[in-house]
Amino acid sequence: MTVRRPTINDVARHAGVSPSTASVVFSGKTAVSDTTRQRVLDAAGSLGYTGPDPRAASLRRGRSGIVGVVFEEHLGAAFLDPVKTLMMDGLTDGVASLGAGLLLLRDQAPLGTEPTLTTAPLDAAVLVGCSGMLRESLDAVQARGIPVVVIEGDAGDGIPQIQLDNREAQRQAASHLRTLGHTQVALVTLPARAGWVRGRLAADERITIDVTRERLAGAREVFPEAPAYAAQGSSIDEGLAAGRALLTDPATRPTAVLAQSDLLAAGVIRAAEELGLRVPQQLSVTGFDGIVVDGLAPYELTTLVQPAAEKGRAAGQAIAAMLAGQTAASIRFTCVFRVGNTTGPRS
Amino acid sequence: MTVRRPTINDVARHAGVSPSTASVVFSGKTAVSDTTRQRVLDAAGSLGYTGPDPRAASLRRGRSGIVGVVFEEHLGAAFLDPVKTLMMDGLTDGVASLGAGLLLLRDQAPLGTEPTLTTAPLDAAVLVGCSGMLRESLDAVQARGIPVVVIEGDAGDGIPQIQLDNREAQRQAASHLRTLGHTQVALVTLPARAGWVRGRLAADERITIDVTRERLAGAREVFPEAPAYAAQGSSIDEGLAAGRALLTDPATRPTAVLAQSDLLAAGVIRAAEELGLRVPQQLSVTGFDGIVVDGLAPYELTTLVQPAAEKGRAAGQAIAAMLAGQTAASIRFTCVFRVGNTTGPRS
DNA sequence: TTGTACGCGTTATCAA
DNA sequence: TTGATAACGCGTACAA
Repeated sequence: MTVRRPTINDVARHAGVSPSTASVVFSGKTAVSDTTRQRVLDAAGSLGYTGPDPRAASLRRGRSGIVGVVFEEHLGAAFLDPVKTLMMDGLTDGVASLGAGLLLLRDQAPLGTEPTLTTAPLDAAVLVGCSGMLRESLDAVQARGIPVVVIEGDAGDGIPQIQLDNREAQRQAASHLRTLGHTQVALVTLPARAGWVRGRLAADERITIDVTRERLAGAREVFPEAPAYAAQGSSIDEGLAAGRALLTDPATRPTAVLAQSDLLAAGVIRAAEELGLRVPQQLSVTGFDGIVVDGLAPYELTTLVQPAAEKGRAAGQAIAAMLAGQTAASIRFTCVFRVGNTTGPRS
Repeated sequence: MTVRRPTINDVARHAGVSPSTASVVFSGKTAVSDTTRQRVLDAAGSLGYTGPDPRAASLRRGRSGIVGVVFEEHLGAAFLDPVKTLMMDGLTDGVASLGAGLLLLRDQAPLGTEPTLTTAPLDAAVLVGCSGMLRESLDAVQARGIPVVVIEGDAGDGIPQIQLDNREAQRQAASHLRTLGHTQVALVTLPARAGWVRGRLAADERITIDVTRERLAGAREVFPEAPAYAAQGSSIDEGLAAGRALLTDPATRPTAVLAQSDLLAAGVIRAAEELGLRVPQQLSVTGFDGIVVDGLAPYELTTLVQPAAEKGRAAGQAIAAMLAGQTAASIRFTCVFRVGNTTGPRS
């Protein structure tokens, strides 16, 4: 049989002090005489008491020290994206400084079980992504009256959001290319919608993924007529496919490609290599994100460095503010344009 | 001021039923007449009650629905490794069927108040990795009497472990190369120890990371004298560095390289390309893991496919069993050898 | 510096 | 099918 685990009461009795004194020994909220402390710790040791039960403590405190992170996709998919990984890193920091930990939650509740989002003891929640499924999660959390922050998603008013100047930033890269003399420019974008299959992007295509739409708009401010190819995700392989599609025919070959992510850009560069095109002499390529692309050396992408980790950290701070009863404002981060060795004057 | 959130007591009073009846309406544990249920739900609606407080429920139930995952590294680093990511995916699945979420925990207890293995409201814990720090974590969890599962680590008896036939599997790849006629073989391994700096591996080097040691032993069964180069981590760039070190000098150049991970193998291939060596005509390369390496096409690695997601799922199931009071057994998974186009007969 | 008393919000048990 | 009761284990005013 399971022996009942000792409680702080048992410890106190064993040590000959009151429960509150014992409690204080563990929490450190009040000064306790050394002799008393020692007695309590000894008692705890001999009883095998390992500290306050977190469940009871969180009920009493009204705080669990847990922040939920909701992803709309499989975790594997989420972490394939280096930007999200960095963001998680920052988020970990951000909530740690708040004394909380991260609970990974998946949006799509498996059938048969209750959605953990509504049953987990959360102090706050962070939603990552931008699709419609997020909507339900948002409602669920809001119904519980828990502070929510949305990263890169379109939540309604009143919800702090962490955003990026996608359009502005992309416009900057486009201007850079124009300054270099490029006029034949092609775009490689992220997926237009969930479930998108890679292919040319029609001018009137409905684009439901915010990031894609915004960055595209930025590029189009400078190159309104540039042909666009939307990848199926953000990866080198996708960029390679896009690059082949855009670069193979010499007749329609652009002199520069604006990719919406560094991974896509890396793939485009590979495609160029395949075709014997030299970068940046014969083809300029820009990326977006400013991550370190594994295996891309010696190229150094001309790209827009986004403060990925900062985004996560900011989300943590927003949560801290909300938990403190203040209202947190949305934050809009700015990318920094970095010139590498993948862009050059039109030849 | 914050209006006190309504409790199930308020709802019950409002609906004119007892708290326990109201509770049952939400939990569904017992049959309730339709009229009563409706009355309760109506009351909840008009009061803005959105369901039981998870904190109180978890105190009462003795379950929090939270499983801790402990990594020995920086959390960000954990997700840089595609194998771990896949494993997490499986783990998410595994615990989801249990209605639980994953709480990210780091091994090194930081100063702050962030939740730790000893202070978080965990139902169970999964330890990932293999270093010595794990030892402490293990003690901490065991002291709390919480079910533990260890993935790829060496825990003592009585603790369910999820393992891989690393040695056997690697021996298989080595045999494959020998069968193809290779005798000049070099090894590229994972780090020998935490904090390892890339470089040649001396014959008597102390290797504390289990995975590295086991796979190395498997390779050495077939090629006892093969020179080994230990990378600093598992990435393409590390493989590239290792590849350069091993392949540059034609005098000592091997005809085949056994890498301990797919990413390392991909890097070795890049190094070969750099040096103008054709794979597999002039150099055979094998990997380990069986992941999809982005950007490696058209190469298809000869590698050992490990059931990464399965490992996570198995851990989840083991936890479910232990929470149900049963004892879970350790599981040893087997890799599947897959021949790709990166190995060929010795030229 | 220590002790008393109570409530945090829920749910399992059992009797009606 | 419903209700009364009693924990679950802790933290914290407040008093001593």
